[in-house]
Amino acid sequence: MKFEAITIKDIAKVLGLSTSTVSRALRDSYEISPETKTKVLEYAREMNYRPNPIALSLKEKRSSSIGVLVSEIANSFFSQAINGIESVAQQKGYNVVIAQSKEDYNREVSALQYLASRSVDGILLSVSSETSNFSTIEDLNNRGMPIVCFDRVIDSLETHKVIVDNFMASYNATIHLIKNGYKNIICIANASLLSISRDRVEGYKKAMNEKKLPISESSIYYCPHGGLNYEEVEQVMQKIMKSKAKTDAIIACSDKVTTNILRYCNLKKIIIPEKLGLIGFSNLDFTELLSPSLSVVRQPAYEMGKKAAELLISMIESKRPVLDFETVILPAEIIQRTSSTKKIKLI
Amino acid sequence: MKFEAITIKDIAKVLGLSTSTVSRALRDSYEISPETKTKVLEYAREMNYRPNPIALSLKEKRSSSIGVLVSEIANSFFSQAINGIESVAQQKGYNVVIAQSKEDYNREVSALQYLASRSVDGILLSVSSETSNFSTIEDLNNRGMPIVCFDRVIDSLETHKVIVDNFMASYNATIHLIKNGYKNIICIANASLLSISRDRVEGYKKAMNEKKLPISESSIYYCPHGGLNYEEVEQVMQKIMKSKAKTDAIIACSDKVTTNILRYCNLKKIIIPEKLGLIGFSNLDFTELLSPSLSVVRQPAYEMGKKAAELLISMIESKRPVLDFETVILPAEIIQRTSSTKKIKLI
DNA sequence: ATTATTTACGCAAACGATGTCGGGATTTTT
DNA sequence: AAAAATCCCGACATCGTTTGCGTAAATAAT
Repeated sequence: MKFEAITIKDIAKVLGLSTSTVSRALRDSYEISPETKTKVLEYAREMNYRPNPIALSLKEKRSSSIGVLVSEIANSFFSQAINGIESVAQQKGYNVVIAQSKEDYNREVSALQYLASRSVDGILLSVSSETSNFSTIEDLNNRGMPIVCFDRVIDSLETHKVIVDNFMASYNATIHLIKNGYKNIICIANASLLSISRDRVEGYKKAMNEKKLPISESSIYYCPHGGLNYEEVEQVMQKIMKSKAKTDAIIACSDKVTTNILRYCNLKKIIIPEKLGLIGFSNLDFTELLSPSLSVVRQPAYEMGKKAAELLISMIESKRPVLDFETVILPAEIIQRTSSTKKIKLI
Repeated sequence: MKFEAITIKDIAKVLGLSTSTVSRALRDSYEISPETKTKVLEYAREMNYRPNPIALSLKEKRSSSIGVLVSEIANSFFSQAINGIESVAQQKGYNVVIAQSKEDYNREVSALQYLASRSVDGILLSVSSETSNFSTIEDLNNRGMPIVCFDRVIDSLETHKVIVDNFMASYNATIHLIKNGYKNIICIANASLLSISRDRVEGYKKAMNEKKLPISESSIYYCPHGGLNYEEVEQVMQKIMKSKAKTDAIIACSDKVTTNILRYCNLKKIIIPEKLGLIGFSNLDFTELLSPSLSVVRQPAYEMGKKAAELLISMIESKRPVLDFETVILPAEIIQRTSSTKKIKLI
């Protein structure tokens, strides 16, 4: 069953006019007499006429819609960012098409190609954790498709980027753990390919070095699938718990990793923060309601989405090629709660 | 700056052929000689040619995409449902366009109208909490737009529906509270207009009546905005706490209401489950990690999304008008945890 | 050698909306 | 009264793609 909407042709036929006249009447052109206008307008309203955006897209070579490609919409960070994107898009008259890669390179490529084939005027992208080959996206970029990267960016890509200061956020979070008396701190990051993983690990290293705390290869772990499944994090935690190094705190550098560590500790009765301190990146709305209440690095997801969408739309609407690219760096917020404050508990 | 993709015309010009020949060569028509085919295919691959889906949509009068309209994608239930929808859509070759109403009637109507103007072959809908006027959606339905309602359905709409057995879920949850020694149980629901609110409240009433427990008008509260903002829930809770009735348990009939009640109790140091028992509808992945671990009614969101998408696509692909409509009712799961088990704590 | 058939391709229309051009009818100007 | 200007409106092309139809050339059948 197909849905047949009313067209400008139908109106023209019924009213005994040409399609051009109907079109102009609807757009309130001065060339059309008031009587014809009212006739057309009334009939159109009665029949609930809406211009076919597909026909318009074909003609105008633009769709007034933007694509968002993220790894997983069920991730709080991304759903908040999408809210920010939508708020800007709506105000500027753009529709938002959302796609998710599920951290899968092939899904990412096919989503990109669908979006690129002119169904979308620009793309907001946060790459999947699997992606190491950027040829598709680079090719699109070279051919003039407006692209803005956010959160997980591609360094080599010449375009606007919106990120948080991952290095400082991670550095500060680590310093926070150290100040709370933890010494044997381990860093568990997302996939090693990601820009966010690299920057966050670097921040951790800097803090540890600065405070003269030892780190080795076994101080840093990566989750290739971004901790999307519990088992991935479980395996890492088991390795850590079985090793001789008496780990006393963890900094988790990704949303899903953070909560899955908490889940592991709850299941294994590892008492936080006494036996293990924990601070992690998370944009969940409920981190203070968790047991124990979770210390987190929180990203301004909504603002990041807004800023990224604004940059994208400015690119789309720019008359000439944009050559000067901006990297917007927003600060992340560190929220101290129970999970990382051993000292207070010990008093 | 606009993105210019390669067209069939470009290929035709370069290769000295007509567009029809190129088109047919690409579709591997028997009318084209093998040599021409390879020439076209090779050049197309080299130039990374993709057919313009917009032009195709215009011609075919279908877009191979479906629209999803929910109140809020940052809600776990909906993001899980969308994952289910996407899994089916991808497999069947449909793209998914997601829109959110934010529980706002006007945004719902405008999103519906955008989707309806042929940019989408069918719509999956969960209505906003504000909606009492269904004329837009009924009009679309009457004009043949395939629509499937899920979760928050419109009773009067003649179409497929996918829901959980809200009545039984709520009944069982209330019985569970009663069996755990709670007597003065209050029900806090989403907006009163919603089908889910009505059914869940009825289940609560049935259980209370069956167990000869008193209920009055002040036993049932509604949140017109679905508990989307904390203040709404806070006000309800304040009313309850200030009333003379010594409420000892609450059944929360909506995701956001549930977590916001927990937030309120944490802030006000109301000890759960001793001072107040709590069970609520929630599809959060972290309810067992909350403090206290939360007893919940969990809906099979992913399956609901899958089923709804399957029904929608079957409608879209049906050769003749679908007249027999199905209402799929899936069971919800009740997960008992600490927040509702006073007795166990008291032993 | 003539006719019939196949092969391999081009032309043009169609989808819905818009913009350019042109022209008939009415009104205004001289 | 003739010329010019104005007012309304229709025909046509266009966007990218598919498809029915037509046809020239090559091949096959007679």
